[in-house]
Amino acid sequence: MKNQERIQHIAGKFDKTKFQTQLINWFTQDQRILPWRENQDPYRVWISEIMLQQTRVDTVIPYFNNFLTKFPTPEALAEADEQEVLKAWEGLGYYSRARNLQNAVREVVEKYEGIVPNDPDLLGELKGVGPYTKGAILSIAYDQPEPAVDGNVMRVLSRVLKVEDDIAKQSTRKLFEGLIYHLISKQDPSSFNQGLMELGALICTPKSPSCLLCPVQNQCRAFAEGIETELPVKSSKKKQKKLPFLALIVRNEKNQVLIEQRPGEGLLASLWQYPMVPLSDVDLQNATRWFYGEYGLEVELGESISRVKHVFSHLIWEMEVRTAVVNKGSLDHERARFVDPEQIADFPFPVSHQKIHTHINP
DNA sequence: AACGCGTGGAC
DNA sequence: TGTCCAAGCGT
Repeated sequence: MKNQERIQHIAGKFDKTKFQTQLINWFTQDQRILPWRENQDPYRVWISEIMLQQTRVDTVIPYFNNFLTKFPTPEALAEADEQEVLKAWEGLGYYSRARNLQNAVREVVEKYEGIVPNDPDLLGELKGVGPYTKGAILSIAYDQPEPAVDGNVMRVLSRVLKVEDDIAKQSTRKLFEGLIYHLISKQDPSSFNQGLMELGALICTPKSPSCLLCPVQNQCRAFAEGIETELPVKSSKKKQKKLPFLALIVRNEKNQVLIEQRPGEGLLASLWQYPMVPLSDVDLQNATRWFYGEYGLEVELGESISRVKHVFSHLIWEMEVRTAVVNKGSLDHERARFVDPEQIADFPFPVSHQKIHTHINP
């Protein structure tokens, strides 16, 4: 096996026993107190791992507490309405995480009596549980010596072992998984995995790592050569495409406001928003005509309220927000409806449209 | 394999 | 302001 040879080459002369001891002792001493570390409940570990995907600890904490209050058990989450789950996820981003999580929890309740599987293959079949999350649940909740390789782990090990592979490539993650199988503590795989991540979060940070405080400094090849800020190697992503929109706050004669639900798949799936005219396809002169074609309503545009910019990971919405009133016609749109202004807060909205709420004066 | 998928914080 | 990022996954 090619990868096995590389693993021997990289970690062959590395003192893994010493590394395990230093890492685990440091983690035991210096780990943060976090809500999902109160116990080893697999359900809580699972929720926390999904929420923490691409998301900072400080952001997750209040969402985690609220989520566990609303859905304390797998059964509670399985029985909940999907819109209620999305509302609890509102603002966290990557909303398919929430839908996949609920689908997977429903599967666990139906097939496994609500017990999160401790079998790697069964666990990995669940929606939203990829290689990282699977290893995290197995090691943290079930004390199994499985790798949980995230961005922290790749950064830390790139430096400690001086691995110069591009961590943006999937094949690199597999190399690190192989290295973890070799390095992991069979005695305490949970503290080992969490220790690597905690070290990446607190000490071995991307920009200016605190090497002087690092518990494994004397083992770190990058530090020894003074190249810790050169690692890891990561190819850059391309920049976002800008899309202009006209977002409309449309009121009818009863002073209700028009909102619509986005499609069930894709960007911001199943969330709600104010109607938007895509100015990349329609010029401003034709906006009302386009609107009539789309919604069956003749509207008169009012004043321009504000501009809202929304930056996604892969694109940017630049929205001009304007008021509008209905002149005539009847609403003809599958996923749109008029609601009283005070009802709007009951629907899950993306952040960009939460910002628009604040411009509505009752 | 590369791309679609959110958001807010740090510098 | 721009850039990069933070406990990834699905397709």
